[in-house]
Amino acid sequence: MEEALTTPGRDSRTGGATLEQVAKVAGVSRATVSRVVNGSPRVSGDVRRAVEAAVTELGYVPNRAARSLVTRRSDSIAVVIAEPSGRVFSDPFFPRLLRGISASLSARDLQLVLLMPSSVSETHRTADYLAAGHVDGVLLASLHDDDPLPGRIAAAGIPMVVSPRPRRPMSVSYVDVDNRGGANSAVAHLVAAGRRVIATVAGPLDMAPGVDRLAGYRDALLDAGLGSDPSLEVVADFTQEGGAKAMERLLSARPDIDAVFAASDLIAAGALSVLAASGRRVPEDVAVVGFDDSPVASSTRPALTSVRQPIEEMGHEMARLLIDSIEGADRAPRRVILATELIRRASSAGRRVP
Amino acid sequence: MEEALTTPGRDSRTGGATLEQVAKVAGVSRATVSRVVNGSPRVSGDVRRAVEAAVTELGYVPNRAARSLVTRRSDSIAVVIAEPSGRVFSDPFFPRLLRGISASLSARDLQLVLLMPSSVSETHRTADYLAAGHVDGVLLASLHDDDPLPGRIAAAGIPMVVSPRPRRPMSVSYVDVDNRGGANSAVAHLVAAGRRVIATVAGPLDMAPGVDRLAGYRDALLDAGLGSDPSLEVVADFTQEGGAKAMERLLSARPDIDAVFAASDLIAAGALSVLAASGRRVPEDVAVVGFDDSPVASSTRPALTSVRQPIEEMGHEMARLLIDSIEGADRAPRRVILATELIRRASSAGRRVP
DNA sequence: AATCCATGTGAGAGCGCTCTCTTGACAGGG
DNA sequence: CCCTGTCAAGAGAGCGCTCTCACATGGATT
Repeated sequence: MEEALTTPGRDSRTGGATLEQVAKVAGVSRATVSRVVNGSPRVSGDVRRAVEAAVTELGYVPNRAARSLVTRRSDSIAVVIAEPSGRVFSDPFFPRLLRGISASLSARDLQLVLLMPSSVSETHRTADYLAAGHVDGVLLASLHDDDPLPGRIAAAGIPMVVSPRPRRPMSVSYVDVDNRGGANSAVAHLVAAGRRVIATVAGPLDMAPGVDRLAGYRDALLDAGLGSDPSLEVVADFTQEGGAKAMERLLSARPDIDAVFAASDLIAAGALSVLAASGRRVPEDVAVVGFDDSPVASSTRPALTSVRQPIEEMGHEMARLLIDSIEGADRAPRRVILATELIRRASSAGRRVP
Repeated sequence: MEEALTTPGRDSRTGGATLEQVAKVAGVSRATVSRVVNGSPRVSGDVRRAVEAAVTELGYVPNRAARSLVTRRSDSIAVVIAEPSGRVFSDPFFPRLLRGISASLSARDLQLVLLMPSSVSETHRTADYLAAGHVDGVLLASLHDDDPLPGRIAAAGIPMVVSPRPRRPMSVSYVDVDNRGGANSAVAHLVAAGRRVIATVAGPLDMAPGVDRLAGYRDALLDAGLGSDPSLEVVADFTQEGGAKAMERLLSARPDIDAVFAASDLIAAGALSVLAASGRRVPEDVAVVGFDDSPVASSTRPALTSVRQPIEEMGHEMARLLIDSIEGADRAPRRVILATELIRRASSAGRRVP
């Protein structure tokens, strides 16, 4: 008791009490307190209660660094958002993914260490940092084809989960949605609504979602016997501005379109404004479908039909897979593909009343 | 040398080499290696070079936990985004702020630990976590009036910087922009463009930006001798949907307005779509000015005049203030107010050609 | 009654690092 | 020639925790 008071007052900063002090107050050994704190079953009820009382009394909180030093675990997970473009600034995708990840990690008392390398040199520093083993695992979001990170991290033997699906074949766990199937259902919906000249504003083709959604678009056209036509396909980045520009190109090349499948809601929003400016009515003249079902989808005019992807759940799954691979002896990469759902709104209503 | 090889191979995970091993290879003591690694000047050139060679050869990286244990520093900073509403999902504000913070922290080799409590109970857990001293400092973003976090963190004696400005007087460092001045200049611009019935869609009034931008709006009206009118003021949250709904209310109460100052670009985007749906032309019939100068401002139709706030720089300043207060003996709270800039675009062009 | 095992608890080493204190070498002043 | 001052480098303690091992106890088994 006296002892506890001899440490300088500034110790309020560090959280104060140590295992040793709790042990003294509870009248047991350090080892026993450690057992109680870590939930070991080999402690009798009386002793357990005495220790818990002492813990409460002293406001004891384990020192993370000391624990890490001996367990060789940092109890922290890095989330790397390696998005060089402006996408990260405009798309609500990342905050939602982070929220999902954050919820799962904090439920397991794991720290979320956020890394946002914004240049090539920073990406290398990030790779060094991760390879040094400062974290127990890595979650890599927004994976582009040319990203050197997965290779470096894998080489260092650090557990990792990426999203979206990497396009180069590699032995890594990933989480993704059924982009191809989702795009397919969106376009099939347009076909069913009587549309015949269906264009697409695809996403960037250096990452899986861009490529897969384009593939799904083509699938649906093929299924409908419409065949695909390069002049109906334009590419944009995942931004509203990019969507607007792409739509302008599309309209000047093919003024006869009666439907557009956009690879994201932001792209669709850009397309919508260009369509309106060109004097076309949506959905009467041109139907539009987006992808994401982000908040913007319900506030466009008209409200946007969109392929919903469960973003928070993707975050949960990424965290779950990573935790499994850290804890389990399970070395085999695992893949999780989540389903999408078409949310029908005004922007894709049938051309004529059925 | 032999020694270095006796440790099991699985050690690749932990980064491997220790100070001890480096010392052996370099033929010096642990203490000397520590001096070199930490840049102490009291090491001769020859020895320094020998140590550096050994560090490179072994790929030595200091063990963070061991260092933390003795320095009593975690070398990590928590960033808390305590936004219960949907704002965090739609507004590009947070990713940009995070980017600014991340850049500053990683330049100082500080870990960014992200915390996103999404319920009251999680907020309490977060407070416990922070008060336990697991991080060296806290950056609190999106501060609402009723947030219990600042009080808890201050009581625990943890260095902290908040943003925006807290409305209750409290002794805490903060970073904010000149919301009132920025709003003032936006509305003055509308006045100068010949507008006379100027409304505002204000932001939430439980946080400084909402209140301050409204105050700036009133200031400008007063300066122009127009006086303020409650029927010209409506409140929305910082979303596109909220902006649209508020605009509808505004229009039905005051169909005679000829200008709108929106407290954010997302609000303005919502307002724009309602204005268009009501058959009004922008800027001919109604001028619109937003706040943020976010990416959406340049892709609305027409492009949106907006008050630019330097979001990345806010992140930098927050990090700088926090680092200063952790390192310096400087206990006095500091305040940084950044300037805004009015970016003129089509949505607020003069009513008639001058 | 002697032996066994299961169970609860304590003692003590050691994780990798920093930092104070001490030692040793050498230069210059008395 | 000894003493002192300066500077580079080493020795060693100790940060707070986990975990292995040893030990004590008591009831069941032979």
